[in-house]
Amino acid sequence: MARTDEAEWWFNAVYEAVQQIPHGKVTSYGHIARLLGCPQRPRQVGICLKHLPSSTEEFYNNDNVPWQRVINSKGMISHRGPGSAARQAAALELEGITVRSDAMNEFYIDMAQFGWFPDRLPNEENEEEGGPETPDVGDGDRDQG
DNA sequence: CATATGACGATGC
DNA sequence: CGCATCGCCATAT
Repeated sequence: MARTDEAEWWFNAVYEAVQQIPHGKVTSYGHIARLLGCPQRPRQVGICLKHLPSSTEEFYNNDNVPWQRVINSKGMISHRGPGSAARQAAALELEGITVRSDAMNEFYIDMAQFGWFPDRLPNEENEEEGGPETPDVGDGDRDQG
């Protein structure tokens, strides 16, 4: 309800962006939000995925939207309940993504290796934009622990 | 309508 | 580097 046009655009944009994540790759909520032009709304990205319909009748659903490829910036798999994290981790392993498990039952993913950082979405290139101001991405050392 | 919460992220200390 | 806090806003009660 109350899905205003703006919210509708946001939901679709998030689902659409997530679909752009290549197989065997992952990205963060914040990055999705940033790509959509709303770097201050990483939570809304999660909200969209949280409300991602499981019904294949919907255009965007749990089956065609690789929500599992979206994790937090810390490279950890967020979970809203016990077991859900394992489900996402298992789904990622099926794509060849190495998931490390911690003694705390937390799941970590090497963002430096599987991180997906495109300058922009191929769909947004005609929506708006003037020029990417983040020329330096990846390349070289990012976080050498 | 108001209050509390959350699949996050950046900042301050 | 870890903890606390703010920002954001859709959902739930």
